[in-house]
Amino acid sequence: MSNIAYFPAMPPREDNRPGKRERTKTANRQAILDAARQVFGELGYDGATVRDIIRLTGLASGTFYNYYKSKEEVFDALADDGARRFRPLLRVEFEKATDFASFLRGAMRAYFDFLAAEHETWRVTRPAGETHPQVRATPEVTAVFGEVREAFERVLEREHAPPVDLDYLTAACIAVAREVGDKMLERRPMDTQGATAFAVGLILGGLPALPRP
Amino acid sequence: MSNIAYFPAMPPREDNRPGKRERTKTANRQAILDAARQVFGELGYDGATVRDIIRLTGLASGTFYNYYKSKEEVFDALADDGARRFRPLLRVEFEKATDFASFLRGAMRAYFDFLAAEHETWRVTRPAGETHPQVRATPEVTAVFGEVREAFERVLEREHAPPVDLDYLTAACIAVAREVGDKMLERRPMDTQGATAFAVGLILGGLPALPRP
DNA sequence: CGGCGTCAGTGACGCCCCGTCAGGATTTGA
DNA sequence: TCAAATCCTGACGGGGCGTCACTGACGCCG
Repeated sequence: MSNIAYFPAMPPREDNRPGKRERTKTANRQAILDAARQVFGELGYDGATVRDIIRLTGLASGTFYNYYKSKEEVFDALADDGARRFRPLLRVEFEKATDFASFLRGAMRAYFDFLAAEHETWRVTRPAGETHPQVRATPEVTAVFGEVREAFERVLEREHAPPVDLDYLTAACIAVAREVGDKMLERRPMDTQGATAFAVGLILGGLPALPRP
Repeated sequence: MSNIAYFPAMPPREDNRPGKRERTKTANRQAILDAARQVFGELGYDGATVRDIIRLTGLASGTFYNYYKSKEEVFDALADDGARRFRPLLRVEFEKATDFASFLRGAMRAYFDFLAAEHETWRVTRPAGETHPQVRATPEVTAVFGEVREAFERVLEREHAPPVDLDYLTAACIAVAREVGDKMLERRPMDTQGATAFAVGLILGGLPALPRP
């Protein structure tokens, strides 16, 4: 909301912290990201303008463009941020997993819990009928998808499962997770366990019935 | 591209065709829809402007707003149009179906064929990286989803299948169809049969493994 | 026919948002 | 302490949007 704190006299810097320039830069980038999260939450994606976002930071409009090229790019950065925070959780599930079933269960559960937690801070208020645009294939999001695919591949190979169409399988799992997740968010009480049981049941049951390429 | 044909002398109208006013109106509405399809195909959704669309019809900019409120609304109308054309195909599959398995197979196949056919006329050229916005829940699209749900309900009940979470099941099936369909479109040759086999196998196999609410 | 009320088409206009850029303030390194 | 580098600032030009007063064609009725 306000500018960066201003120190009348520069305090001595014995550590090797980055200089003030660098610090303001990361602070500004983060401030814009936070403001964007809030504005998108309140006005929806379409309703939000670059000026709405930058106004919340107290910076000048031109400054926005030093950090992001457009509204789309901030939105993508938010998606990237989410993916970056989810990625380690996914990795943990992969480490813990002993077979495909346990990995899938862990990953699904992690995703639904993550989704529910995000929901609290993310979709604060939303104009009725407004919808977020499709989450685009940003680098970090693509990386998460790739990691899912790779984890599937390894874990299936490890247990000598018959070959499947990995691209379709990955796409289908992510699709089910997304869509069931969305429906879950609309229900009260929010039942991440139920959603997990459903998604895992469907895919684990379906796996042996898939056509062999 | 051009204005409506102009007849120097009004031909006698013995039938009960609607008057010229009515005919121009439907013609204009259709012309705008066609122009929108083309422009969205060439410039992508974000790149397209209302003026681009209306220019292709030869009408004046103000006229656009006699038919649609905004670019979003034309896009929704296009989605509605697709849904309206797909709906009877779905209904035929329901009539033909003898059980859940045959209905699902028929519906999936119908969807993938439909998708492939649309792909030819719809995504003519597309700027790389551009993506269409999420297809919103327009009336006709919602109706199709509802019809899928209802068909599931009836056909499952008819064969005395154990109860399932219909909302989740419908959402999951549609999600799988969409995502596997997207992947299918990227492959050459386009294999609607393979996609159908995959999606149907996954869901039919998964169905008995679902948790019972 | 012919005149008239209605209704859709027209395009210029004002509004708002966007992205840029020259000028100024602050930090950095010497 | 000074000059160079950095980047913040906000005014500005550009462009798309949606509106509205005007116009001409259509359809109705005498």
